[in-house]
Amino acid sequence: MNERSSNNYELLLISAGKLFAEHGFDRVTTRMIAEAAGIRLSAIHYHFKSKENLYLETFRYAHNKGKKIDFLEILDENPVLAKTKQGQAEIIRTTVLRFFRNIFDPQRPSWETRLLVREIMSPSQALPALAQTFMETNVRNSEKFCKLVHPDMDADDTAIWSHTLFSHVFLYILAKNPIEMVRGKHWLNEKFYYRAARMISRFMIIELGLPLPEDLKTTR
Amino acid sequence: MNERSSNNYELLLISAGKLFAEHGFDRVTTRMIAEAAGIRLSAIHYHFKSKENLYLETFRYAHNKGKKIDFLEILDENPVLAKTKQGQAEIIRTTVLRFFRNIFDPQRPSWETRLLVREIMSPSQALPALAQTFMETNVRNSEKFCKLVHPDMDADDTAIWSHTLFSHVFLYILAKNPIEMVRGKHWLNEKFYYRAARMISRFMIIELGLPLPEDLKTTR
DNA sequence: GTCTATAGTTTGATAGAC
DNA sequence: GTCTATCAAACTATAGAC
Repeated sequence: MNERSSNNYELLLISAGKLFAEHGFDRVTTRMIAEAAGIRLSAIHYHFKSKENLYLETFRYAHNKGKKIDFLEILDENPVLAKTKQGQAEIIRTTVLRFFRNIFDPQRPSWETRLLVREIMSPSQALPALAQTFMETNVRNSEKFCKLVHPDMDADDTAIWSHTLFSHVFLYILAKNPIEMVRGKHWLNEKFYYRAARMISRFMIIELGLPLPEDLKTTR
Repeated sequence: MNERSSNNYELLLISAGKLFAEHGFDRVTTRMIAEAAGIRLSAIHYHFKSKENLYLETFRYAHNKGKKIDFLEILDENPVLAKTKQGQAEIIRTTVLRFFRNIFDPQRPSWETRLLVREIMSPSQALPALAQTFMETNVRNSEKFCKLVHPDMDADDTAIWSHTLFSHVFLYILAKNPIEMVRGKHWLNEKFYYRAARMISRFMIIELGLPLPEDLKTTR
């Protein structure tokens, strides 16, 4: 414990990350972080120099560790899918479902994604450096797929199409508490997310003029 | 200027509202507000007692003054529309378009909506009291309309359907700066919002099984 | 009603013993 | 590497003259 790096580095990193994701940079004090980690205040500055730098590190951690999902991923797994319209529709359906599953996995609360999304929706100083890369990856990949299906599609429309998925997910991540305050506890449960994934992929498939898989056809 | 209430009350209220909407409660100091209004710090506490109370007042102001748009509004203007499927589709198209026009009116920057949305996405202490009423109005009304068209529709699906509009709008309000940082300045312009309104209403109409108006049929 | 001056906290960060 | 003790700055809020 007196040699190189103790576990306290990562302990602080994760404690801080969870707090930043939940309350945002400004509402989290270094004292809160120290208490949550069960470590004294000065240890933070020993390991991370400053609060802002600690925030940047949690952001990097969240960005690297968080499982990345995008339309190109499934394309890589099974390239032949892209060749038929049915396959393309399948890619969309699977991607949307994975997106929801990944973020709302009951086993893993996933503060990482919440931290990234919070930074986009309410940027601190860190944005120019980091949130940009996070956004770019997601945006570019979904648009790359979109152009693969419709090479002549308008740039605006391509973006709006992909926002359908992102905006829903962002809403459920950030506004979970307020929504459940209005609708009731545990209203955003697994069944809800499943229905949301269904409806969103249905829209994204139809909007690209692809054939709807059988099990998505029943509107209700 | 020495009698009852000077203009400084409203001057402070609006100056504070704009700052809160732009940077959030935590990143705005009472000194910033005083300076923006061209008034001394102590005047804030004379008029509003505390910073938190001032925030609550800006929120009430934004909630009352901001133009409210919902599906039932157009229903009131022209009740006969609700009787036909074509009319119902028209209601959706017009509502979505008004929503975008209202929020992104280049004439009126509308800090009010941004303040409300910010509070929902990143709640301070004020939420239980106020944000709830703001959310409830929008949510209940859009679902009331949805049930009018499909009385048997699942509660989850009804919510998700209406989130399609809200989540897009929330995204463009809050993440405007980050988005334009990635895509370029003035990327979210009038043409973009018009395309977004088009695509969103197209989805909402189709999803309810209503006939698509002619001018919405061309996907590109 | 508005000002100047200042009280009282809280916060991020550092010094130095161990 | 971690601790205790403390600093310096920034903030909200108040007291009291005008």
